[in-house]
Amino acid sequence: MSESIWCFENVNLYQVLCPHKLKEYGEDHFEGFKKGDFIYFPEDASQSIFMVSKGKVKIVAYNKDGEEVVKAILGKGEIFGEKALLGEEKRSDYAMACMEPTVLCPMKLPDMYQLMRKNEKFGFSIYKLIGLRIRKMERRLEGLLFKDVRTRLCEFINEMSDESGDVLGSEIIVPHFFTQKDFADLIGTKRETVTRLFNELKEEGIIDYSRKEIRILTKEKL
Amino acid sequence: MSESIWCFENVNLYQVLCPHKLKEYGEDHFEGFKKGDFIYFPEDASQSIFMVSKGKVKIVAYNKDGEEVVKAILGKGEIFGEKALLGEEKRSDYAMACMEPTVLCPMKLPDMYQLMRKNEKFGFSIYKLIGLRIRKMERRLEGLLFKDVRTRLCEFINEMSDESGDVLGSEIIVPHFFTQKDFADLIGTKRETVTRLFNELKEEGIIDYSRKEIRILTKEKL
DNA sequence: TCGCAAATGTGAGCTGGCTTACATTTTATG
DNA sequence: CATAAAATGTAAGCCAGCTCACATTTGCGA
Repeated sequence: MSESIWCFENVNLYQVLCPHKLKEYGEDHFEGFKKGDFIYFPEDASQSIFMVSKGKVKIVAYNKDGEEVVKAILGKGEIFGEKALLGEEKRSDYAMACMEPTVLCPMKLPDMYQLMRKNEKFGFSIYKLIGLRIRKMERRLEGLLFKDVRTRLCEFINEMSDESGDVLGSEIIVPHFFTQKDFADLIGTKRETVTRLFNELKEEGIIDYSRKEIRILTKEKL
Repeated sequence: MSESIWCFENVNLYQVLCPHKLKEYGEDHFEGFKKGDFIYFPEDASQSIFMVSKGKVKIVAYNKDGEEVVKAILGKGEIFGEKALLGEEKRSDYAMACMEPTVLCPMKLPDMYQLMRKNEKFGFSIYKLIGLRIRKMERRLEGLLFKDVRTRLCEFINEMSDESGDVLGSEIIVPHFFTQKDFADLIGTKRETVTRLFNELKEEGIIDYSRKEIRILTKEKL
């Protein structure tokens, strides 16, 4: 299930992007990063798009009070920097590796366009992926406008469960690599509130959780 | 200034899209709508994109409590339904004419693709426009996460001023077609709060306003 | 295996903006 | 021009979630 993104509308993004299959695009195609390394900064030229091959990447911006706006947290197989394909000239946010090791497969814009021209289906998949990103952002916006924090958290867990949950008997196990601060940032609340809510949901027998996984006990109540 | 969108990166979107110049795409190209008419519904096939030729179009969704999520309000020269270009198969929101008369210039997807292929610069402009929409949404999200309502309103007015403000002596006049409810929806608050804030800003001598224009008196304080 | 930093847990106020409930003004319509 | 409907104005009370302040637990590097 967590591999679904790699294969998208019959186009295996990984196979198309992955350098092993495409020696022509150069040998040292992967790039390794350490925890905390920045992959790009705002104002950097938007020359590449990236696929996460290993690890975890956070896309963030900082407002002038220094608070972090977490736009996305991406894991294996996911793509970022794709706004370069929409005529973005300079990056408008930070991309930071937040696990060790994080390995990326970068793809220069001209190569990307060449690939997209050569393989129309692939090009279409990329644009479709951007469309889905927009939908996701719209849903996030809607949540912030109308739903309370608990609802947002529940929906977020449900989405994670759909994307990468494993059914085990009557439970669903959702592995993850988020801290409670990450959850808070992603649903738009504070860490303390997330802690409180996790425990509330636990008390009510709806979930159980540890640092690396959430067990959904009664999905219907989430 | 308010015409800037028509001409985008040296590509005059209107000229390219406008049927007068392109009889080949059929005669009755414009479509008229009355106030309250829906242009499309969720689940409709995403077959066209539209340019507003006259009037005002609201893009909205409804959550299950029947509350309106206003995604955008578009005026003359602006484009909507562009997610069709990103592989969206069915519309995910409502588009509603909210002025009388509203006249649109619709463009079928295949025609659109043909145009984009024929005129690469035009295609690039369209994708760039989508990129800008994403940036706008990101800023909206960021505002919702970190800024209080007053700040959001001030920034919104500033954006409007940048897009369509006319300098008149020491004042900037920003014509608009929004109700206070529209403002509220767009910045994510309630109508009453907008009323209060408008009057607060007026008291403080920062703006003056009527139903059809805002006058910015001291831009630096906004 | 020790020590320290990061992550998690919890309680007690406080408050921005929502809710509710009307009043008044402006605009559209027959 | 009358009347209904839409838009705008105002006030009081309330509460979800934030802030602040600190305690405890976990995991990692030396």
